[in-house]
Amino acid sequence: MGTTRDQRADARRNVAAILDAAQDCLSTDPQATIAQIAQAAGVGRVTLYGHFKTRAELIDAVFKRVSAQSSEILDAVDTSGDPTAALVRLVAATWEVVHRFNAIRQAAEDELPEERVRTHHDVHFRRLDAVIARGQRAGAFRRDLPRHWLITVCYRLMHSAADDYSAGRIKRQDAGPLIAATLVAAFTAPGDRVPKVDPAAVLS
Amino acid sequence: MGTTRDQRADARRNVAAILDAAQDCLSTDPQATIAQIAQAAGVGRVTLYGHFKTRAELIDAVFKRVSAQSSEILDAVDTSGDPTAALVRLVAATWEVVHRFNAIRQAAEDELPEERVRTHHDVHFRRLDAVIARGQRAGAFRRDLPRHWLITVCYRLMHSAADDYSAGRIKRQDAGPLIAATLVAAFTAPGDRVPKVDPAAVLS
DNA sequence: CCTAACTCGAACATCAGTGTTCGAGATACA
DNA sequence: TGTATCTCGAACACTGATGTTCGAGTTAGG
Repeated sequence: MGTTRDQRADARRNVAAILDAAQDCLSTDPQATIAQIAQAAGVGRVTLYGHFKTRAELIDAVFKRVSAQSSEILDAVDTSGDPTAALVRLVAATWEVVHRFNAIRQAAEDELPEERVRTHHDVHFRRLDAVIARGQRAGAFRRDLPRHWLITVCYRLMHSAADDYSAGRIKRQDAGPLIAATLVAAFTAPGDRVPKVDPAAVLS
Repeated sequence: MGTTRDQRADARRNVAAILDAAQDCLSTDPQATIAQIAQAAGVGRVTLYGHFKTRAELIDAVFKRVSAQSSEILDAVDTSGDPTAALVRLVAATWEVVHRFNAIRQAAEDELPEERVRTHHDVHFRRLDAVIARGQRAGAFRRDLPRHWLITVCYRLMHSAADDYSAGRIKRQDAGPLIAATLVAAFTAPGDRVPKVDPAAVLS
């Protein structure tokens, strides 16, 4: 499929331009048209179809790329040490990923088989699950609510921040602290005191 | 536009059937087709177009209807007394509305002018805002985060619960308490103790 | 029972997007 | 410089949706 050998240099350059343009367009509008993407890539529609047989194939390629970038960011997070601090670090990094790639995930969900996107998502999902589980065992996070709900809450708040950011309601650098402060409180057990979040830990 | 006089009884019955069917179909799939809706209403497509000139007009009618139902539910909520209890009551009612009408709001957003849906939404928005503001003044809710963020968090958590419910991950009667417990904690100021939520107050 | 109001299927126009075909022209690269 | 590779616009087929038109048939209700 993606064999690069025997491809001429200009062809390879075009493929790259198309992928760049696709990522760019789809980040703005998950429903971006093939025509729009081709134009943004400075390439004819026919040329695009020469490299990607269908819209789904193109989106899959973009998704693959974005998945790699996501993993790179998230693999770098230190999830050891104090659970609250670990959560805050992980959440800050995850927000970065969500806010950058949310629209593309949307496109992938519209176009690709459900399983394709879920598989990739699950990796990051499990990492968060592990941190929360550890925090629960350590008594740092509440145990009165199902863990999958806590995870849902995490992701939702990040999507909230992403939306609020693109709507201009919050500033980029405020998002991390905002999410962290909210989550840490939300994860505190009834009767316990809400810990104060160290802003320095958030501003990575 | 919606003059009912001079309309024959069977015509009125059909309009009602169409609205019912539309609300039903759109609740499942916000992109439901006119053809699907007509069929669900037991009516020909042409008949439907006889009553609603365009898809937008139909969706607007459904939206209007649903708005009235929402207001009815939310106007009944007692938002006086202890702010935490008031929040919990309001949130329980709002969840009911969100989970019932979320898909239709989606359809309205896709098809109607943005301002049309925002106007209606703002009414309920302000009610929540007032409760939170009162809670902040009373020292029950944190003041270290912008209020519009707290409101965002409210709505997001309700959407989370709605999704988790339709995905079968949580039970209907669990949703209210789940949201309430999470929100009350999320709204607690750092350094304060998270109050325990009375489950009886939630199960309305 | 008569008529105006209503229903409804079939067929058509339109539109926007996807994907294909053709053929002429440009370009990498050996 | 020669050729296989690639580009690219124009034109086309297809799909699925919205919305319209026609004309024949049905029904409410005075």
